[in-house]
Amino acid sequence: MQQPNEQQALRLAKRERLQATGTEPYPSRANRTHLARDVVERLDEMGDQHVVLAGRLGVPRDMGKTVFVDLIDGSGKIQLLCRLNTLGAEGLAFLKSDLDIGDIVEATGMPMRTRTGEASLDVSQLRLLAKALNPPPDKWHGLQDVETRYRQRYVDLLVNPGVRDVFLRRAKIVSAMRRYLDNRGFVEVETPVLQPIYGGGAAQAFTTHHGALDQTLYLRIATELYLKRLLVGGIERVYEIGKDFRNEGTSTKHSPEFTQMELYQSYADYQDIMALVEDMVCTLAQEANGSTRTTFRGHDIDLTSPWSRQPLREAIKQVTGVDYALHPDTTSLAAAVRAAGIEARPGATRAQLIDELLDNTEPTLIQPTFLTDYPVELSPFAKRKPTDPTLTERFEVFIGGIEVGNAFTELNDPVDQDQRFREQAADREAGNTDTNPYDEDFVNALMYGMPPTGGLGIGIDRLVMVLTDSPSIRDVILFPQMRTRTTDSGPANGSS
RNA sequence: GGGCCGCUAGCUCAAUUGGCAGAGCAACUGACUCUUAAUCAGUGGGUUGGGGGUUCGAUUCCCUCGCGGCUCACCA
Repeated sequence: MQQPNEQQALRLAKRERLQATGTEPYPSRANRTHLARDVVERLDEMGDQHVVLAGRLGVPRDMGKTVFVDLIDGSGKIQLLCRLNTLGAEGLAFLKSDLDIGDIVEATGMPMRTRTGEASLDVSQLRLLAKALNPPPDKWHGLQDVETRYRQRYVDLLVNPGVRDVFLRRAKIVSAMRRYLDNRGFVEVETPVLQPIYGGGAAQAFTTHHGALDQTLYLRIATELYLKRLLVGGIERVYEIGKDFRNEGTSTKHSPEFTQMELYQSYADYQDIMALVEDMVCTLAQEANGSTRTTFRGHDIDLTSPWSRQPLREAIKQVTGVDYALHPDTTSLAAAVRAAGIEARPGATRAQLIDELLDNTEPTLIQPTFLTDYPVELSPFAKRKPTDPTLTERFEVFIGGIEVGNAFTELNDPVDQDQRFREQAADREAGNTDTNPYDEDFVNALMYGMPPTGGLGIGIDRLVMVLTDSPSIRDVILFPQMRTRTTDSGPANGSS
């Protein structure tokens, strides 16, 4: 504890006074019999029975010999009516002089209605359950400071009701997703977070070290390669919900650790997966929000299937005016991109240029949209289209102008996979650090035969953003990653 | 990493051209037995993110460091 401020010192003094007079400020047991909401809703059928409630004290309205104060618990809140006649002089004095806003208490009393008709508890006994030493923030402005909201989420949850709702809905979305997949025969598994070779995406990994093994390990950037090994092993439908880690910049859409659901369905292709995504997201929205319509960043979004399906090429052409298929060579494409008023870095590859075009297209994809048929150079793990080997059987799904999922018919030819790893290795030699290292064991697994498979990755955080109308990914992550605060950074002019 | 913006009492926010750092809530003292943003009277509370500079004088101007937000870049 730092040097206590004025308000903390006052509360500490109360705590000590209570202890000195034999009142334990942090007793072990509570005797709660009812939730606040139950009493409020069923007041008229409860009759004359004493109930015991427990929760946090709100702002008191002190009338002298009567004090009104809200009691807030996990179910809602109820007004406590604390009057001299019922509570007694000692109890009332205890409330006024020893209890503070934010204290956690137990209130025993008779449910009743005040003259204004408000459901209340006529309190006959008050007991302290936990003394709060910090006062809660402003009673009606709540906590606004974004940095404190993220760093001290417990305070944010305490005083900003919408925040709790977002995380409750997040929990509903995830549990509904599990139920949805379990019901369809998918098996949930857990694969390693610490990996000797990371793969399954183009991203920078976090590096760590195992002491006993004296070995470098990486935090996974995807679950893909382990899940596909399970398909080889005969688990035909498999999924994992878990954290992936990418050592890259943050933004309102990017967090260094984020939650992804990856699933793989044997004997299915990307068309089957598309149907699954539509249906699953509708189900999740229905269960979490009670509706398949939602609002995100001021846009009304209708999640009802079927969703729009459009080849990547068409979508990009429509928005940017550039038809990349007409520019098979990098120079000509770069010129076309620049002509469309979009920045094209010198030395950018064709894949990067198309990516740049997609970045400009993405914000326009408000209603749920599948973009399909990605060029093979953008999709190292996807199977080629039989009708056009320059394209892959792949789609990405966009809702509210952000990408929430990526799927394809999985590459299961070990020779082709070997080839693509070798190309990436060559790329790596050339200095591109975002490529996947060669995973010999994975190729070995494919050599035993992996069924034709449709695979999917859903960014849970982003999906929750859309379904809860949260503008930033940090708003759907309970404890977003923040730079550690050094309490004493020393003289600033002395350091580098 | 670049650009822009921000950091003032426990919380939410003010402060004129560079001229005594303020309000509401919270806190403290008192009054009030049906209030619900209770009301009324009074009181205390500040290293203005840290450090340095310019100046008679800095919340304000300059430099620097820290933290955050947005954005661009990187990246799914």
